[in-house]
Amino acid sequence: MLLPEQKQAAMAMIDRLTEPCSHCDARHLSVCKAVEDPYIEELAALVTTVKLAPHETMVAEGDSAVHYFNITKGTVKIYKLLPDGRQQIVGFSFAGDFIGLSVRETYAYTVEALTPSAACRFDRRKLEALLVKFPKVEHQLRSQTSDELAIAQDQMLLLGRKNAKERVASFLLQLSQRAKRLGLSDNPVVLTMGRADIGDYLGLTIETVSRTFTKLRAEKLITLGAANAVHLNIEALGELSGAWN
Amino acid sequence: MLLPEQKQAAMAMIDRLTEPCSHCDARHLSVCKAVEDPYIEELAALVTTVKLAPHETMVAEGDSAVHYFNITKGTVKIYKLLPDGRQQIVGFSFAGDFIGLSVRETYAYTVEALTPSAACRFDRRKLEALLVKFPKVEHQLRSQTSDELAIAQDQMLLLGRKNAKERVASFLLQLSQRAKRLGLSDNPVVLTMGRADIGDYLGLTIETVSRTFTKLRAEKLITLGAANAVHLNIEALGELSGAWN
DNA sequence: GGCCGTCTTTGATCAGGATCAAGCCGGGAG
DNA sequence: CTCCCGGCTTGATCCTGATCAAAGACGGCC
Repeated sequence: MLLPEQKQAAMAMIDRLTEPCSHCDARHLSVCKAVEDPYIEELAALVTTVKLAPHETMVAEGDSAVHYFNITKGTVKIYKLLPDGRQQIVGFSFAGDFIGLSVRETYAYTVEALTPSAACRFDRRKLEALLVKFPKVEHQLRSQTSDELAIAQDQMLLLGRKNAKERVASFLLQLSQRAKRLGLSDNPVVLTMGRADIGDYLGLTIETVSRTFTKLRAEKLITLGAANAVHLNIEALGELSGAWN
Repeated sequence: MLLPEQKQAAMAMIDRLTEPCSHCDARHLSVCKAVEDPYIEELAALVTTVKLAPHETMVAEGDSAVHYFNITKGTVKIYKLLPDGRQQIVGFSFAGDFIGLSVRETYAYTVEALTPSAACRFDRRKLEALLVKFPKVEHQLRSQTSDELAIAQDQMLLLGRKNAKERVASFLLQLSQRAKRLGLSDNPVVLTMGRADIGDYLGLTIETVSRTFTKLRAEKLITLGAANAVHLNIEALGELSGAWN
């Protein structure tokens, strides 16, 4: 026999399985917040949830783009490859981020989980069709795409014109701001990706990333803690990063 | 006394001044194509046209973002600066391109004419308000933003992981494809920007750009003609650029 | 607790592109 | 026609970050 609180928990679980959107932990962060409660079921109808273990891929470069995704948990990396294997990470995505904002007929990137992750998967055609009915969602999508574009432009400045130290400083500050938006600790920040991925994001090698961390630590701009936590001297890193303040 | 054809030309001129959109040369290229003729006047009501001589700026980094622009003629560069003067061009825009897709409360970039240019200027608030009435335009905007984001991601791959030769090859092919979209010659292509701007776009110095052109010419991958025309060996450049073909 | 595999750090050397420095070329003004 | 100026090319050298190599650190697993 179940105790009342156990029964309640079980009911909530069933709800979550059958009607994922209204209980979605990431809803307040995502485009879905533009859909009002009475209509959320229409959205839920075209959603399936997917779970990913580290190193599993959600979409692969070149695949026909039939789904959109909304990350609800974890960290994923989005990267592009050159034929000889060189890799460029164009972004890390966290809970609330929408995947598929820059999409053509096929995906132009691979999306791979770094930590245990989860996502809502939308059928692309059906979601596009729904947008006609929910112009607010279309607006929300445009707004998020626009933000991503601004971030991408910042990243071009970083990749084209900043030196290694400036790149790492900018990266750490960016992580800190992102963590704040997600309601996590913005200082110290937790690095959910390894040195190799940081390198592939910043256009550096793993050795240069490591050396740069060492230098920043020597100069007391960062302190490395346990469990990949990094405490930042935000003030000083800001100077270094080339931010306009 | 005016001859009939002169009179007609004069009338057309007046039309153009008072009702720019329906005669806009760039309309078929731009977001405005989503507005049907009977409604085009509503769009025209919030448009003023601006002309720019080379080196004039349309918007400056940090300015309050009160306008959107649609380039109708010429070439402009969109760039970001670091406090010490280093510059990164995040894009070149041509007829039909919309400026302001990635916008926050202030512009995050400067837009400067490279050639004599013209643009439609929209009041940002009013245009945003109109989008509610013309969801097709919102969709069109999202679609263009999404394209820009995909291009930006390609550029991150270029800036983060390609060498000088691959960068220049990619750039030339990109110009060629863009020219084709605009209905211009895709081979030879005309360079409407100088070596310094190419460098600031590709994350290289002017000297490296120049040397790389020289090498490509020596290897018969390009031929430099008069008036900044460059004839491309598209096949061979494609190999070099790291495109997936 | 000890072992192994993976990730990170550190060291030594190399190289691609930056920097510094002249020339060159072509177009416009006088 | 000649001079001048800005943009482009070419050359010499330097330096940052890449590459090659090896040793540590850390965590998971038995």
